[in-house]
Order: sequence, then C-alpha cells, then structure tokens
Amino acid sequence: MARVSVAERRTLIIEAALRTIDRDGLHAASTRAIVAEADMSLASFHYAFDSRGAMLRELIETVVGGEREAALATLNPGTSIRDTLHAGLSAYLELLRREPGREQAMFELFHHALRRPELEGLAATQYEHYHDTAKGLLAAAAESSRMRWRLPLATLARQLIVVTDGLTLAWLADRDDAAARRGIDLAADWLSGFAEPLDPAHPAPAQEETAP
Amino acid sequence: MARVSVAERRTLIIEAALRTIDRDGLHAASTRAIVAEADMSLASFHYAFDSRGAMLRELIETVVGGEREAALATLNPGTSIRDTLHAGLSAYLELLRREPGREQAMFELFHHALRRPELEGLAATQYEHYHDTAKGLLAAAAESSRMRWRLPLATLARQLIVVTDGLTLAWLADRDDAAARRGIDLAADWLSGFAEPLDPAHPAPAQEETAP
DNA sequence: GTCTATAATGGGATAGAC
DNA sequence: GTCTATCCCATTATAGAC
Repeated sequence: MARVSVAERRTLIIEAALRTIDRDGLHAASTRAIVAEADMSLASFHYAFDSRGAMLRELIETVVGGEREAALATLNPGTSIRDTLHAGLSAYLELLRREPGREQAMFELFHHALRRPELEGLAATQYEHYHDTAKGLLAAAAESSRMRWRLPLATLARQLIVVTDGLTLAWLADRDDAAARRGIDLAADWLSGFAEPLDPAHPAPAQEETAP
Repeated sequence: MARVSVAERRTLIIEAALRTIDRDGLHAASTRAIVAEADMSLASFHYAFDSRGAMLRELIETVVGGEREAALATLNPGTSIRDTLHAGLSAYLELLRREPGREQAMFELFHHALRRPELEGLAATQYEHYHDTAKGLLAAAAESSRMRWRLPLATLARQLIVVTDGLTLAWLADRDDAAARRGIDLAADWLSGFAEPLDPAHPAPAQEETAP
C-alpha cells in the first residue's frame, strides 16, 4: 500500500473497524479482520496503534462525538414542540431501521467500555454527549415554538435518551415497526406535555394524546 | 470432584458461568474461567456440554425465565396505580444498584444473541418475556385499584420496559441515583396517567405530577 | 464420569528485510 | 513506512488413562 501518514492510517483503520463492528459485531473485530477490511498488512496496524485496545479507545472517543446528532437534529423550526419531537424520533427510527448494526455497535462499545477499567469514564462520556445532544434538541424545539420547559432541561434530556435507548432495544429484539411508532407517538406526547407557553397570559393547550 | 449427574453438572456450570459473567463480563467467561469458578476440570465441562456455544444457549434460555420478575413483581395491592408502579420501579433500581453486573450481563447476553444467527430468536424471546412480565404487573396494578387501562396492555407494557431499559443504561453510565429516582417519578406519573376508573360515573382524578 | 495431557486454532504483537 | 514471516499466548476441544 502506498505510504500514508500515521494520522491518515489511523483514520483508515478506525473506519474499517467501524464497518467490521457494524456488520459482524465487536467480538468479530479482531486486528486481522480489521486489516483485511482495510486491505492493509497487520504490521501497518501496529505501526499506527500500540495495541488493539488503544485503537478501540480512540474509536470510541471518535464515534461518541458524532452519533445520533444527524437524526436528533432533524429540526423543523416553526412547528409545535410535539411535532418537532415526533419528527426527531421518527428520523432516528428510520436511521435505526436502515442501519441497525450501527446502533448495535454503539451498545456493544458502551458495554465494552463499562467492563474495562482502563476505559473508565468513556461510557459516562458517551452518555454525557447523548444528554447534551438531547438538551440542544429540546432547547431548540422550545425556542422555535415560543415555549419553555417546566422541568430542568437536564431532567427532560435524560428522559428523551431513556426512551430513545428503550425504543431501540425493543425494536432490535422484535423489529416491530408499528410498535416502535406507537412508542414514538406516546413519547412525543409525554415529553411535549412538559412545555408551557412563554407568555403566562396564554395557558398551555390541553395535552393532546394519540388515539388508542 | 465427586460424581454428579449430567443435569447437575450442567446446573453447576451455568451457575458458575453466570457468576463469572456478572463479575467480569461475557468476554471474560471463557471455558477455563468458568471451570475455575466452578472448581472442576475442563474435561468435565465438555462432558456436560458439546461446546461453549451450546452452554451459552442453555444459559440464556434459563436466565430469560427468571429475571426482573422479583423486582417488578413487588406489588403493593390496595395502593394507587401510581404508587404500585413507583414501588416496582424503585425496587428494580435497588436491585440494579445492588447487583449492577447482573443487569449488565443481561444486556451483554442480549447483544450476543442478536449477533449469532444460531441464537436467532433468543433475543426476541428475552423481550417477549420482559413484556409478559410487564403486562402482568400492569394488569395486577389496575385490578387491585379498581381501574382499567385506556390503551392496550401490550402497548403500555412495552413502554414500561422501554423506560426500565433506558433508566438502566443511563444509570450504568453515570451512576446518578438522584437522576434515576427523578426518572422513576416521571415514568410512574406518565404510565399511571393511562389508567381510568372502572366505574365511568367517577372520572379519573387529575394527573398528579412530581414537582420539579 | 473424571482426570491429565495435548492437539488445533486464532489472536495480539514483533523482528528484521526492504 | 511497509512488508513477510514468526513468536507467543489463550482458547476451544479432544484423546486416552484411570
């Protein structure tokens, strides 16, 4: 293979590792499988990274920076908070349906990090990032519809991640699209009920729920 | 080791495997680690099971039958639905806090089953069982307080598992007990809001929410 | 049924030529 | 920087004595 810088080599390895993990799972992502996916020699791997563990650490750090945002950030400014939440969750479900391996990989990496003392903190960082992303979505949704949240943003952001994770696991288990959509309806109803108008003169409209 | 029947040997192995997985993770549960934990020879393992994979399959089938029930089934007949749900979720949180490795193990086994074609169906079965358990809890809670559910039991049971899973992952990530308890408060408020009195002459009391 | 010893494989990591 | 060849270890699984 042509000469590439260490930085570029690391990027190629991490991308190949992610493809391998998405497709076959973390357990199947051996150094040999990764270099085969990247079409490079085993020695090149160890030239770029001290060890497989060091590569996985960098992979997690990289990937935590840029997941879920694409889907959760599907903001439709101007519509209601309920619709904004619903659209965000629906976009996330479509991503999950299109690339379930990606979300499985995120869980596998999370549980991996939880078990390794040397990766202590990475699992927590992953969820801090999720919570920050959710905070941004909730804040933007409220602002664009001139509402405010009646509970601390951190509390509601955590619940948004709770339902996202829970919906994901349930869908991965039975792939029931209809049940997932009902769950999204209910979650959007629920969380949007914590918003109230900025102007106290106009009380919040009655919480509208999805029909059974 | 003294002579034991194959059935008893299998039980000893599975119990040792579960202890190993709880403590050190699925990845660390090699046949050697398991037989060391069980204080038996490696050959005894393969006398009882054809392979490690066959043992894991039986382990998952066994464990799916009897998890979470203990905590979720902490019913307090006679109290309100909201309190019943709250008590059940709180009991589950206490179990999680006491033995986090057990719940981590359940997730690791779930993701393992999802990745193995030969274990196809076991992951789905695991969640079917969770959903059945949740249905039982919700049905009993409604009956004991003379209420009924306004949405299909299956829909609400799925949401109960959604929040249980989500709360678990978030707690495992940051171990924030206070945040978990706020999540439980909110989840109990939410789900109990889907109940209404059996007697239509008495409308449901206003949904009471936890103070910020 | 249980044991010790060993085969057979796959994996992480490195040596040393180029 | 990259490669081939190799080392070394852990693992699953089995052979064969008792």
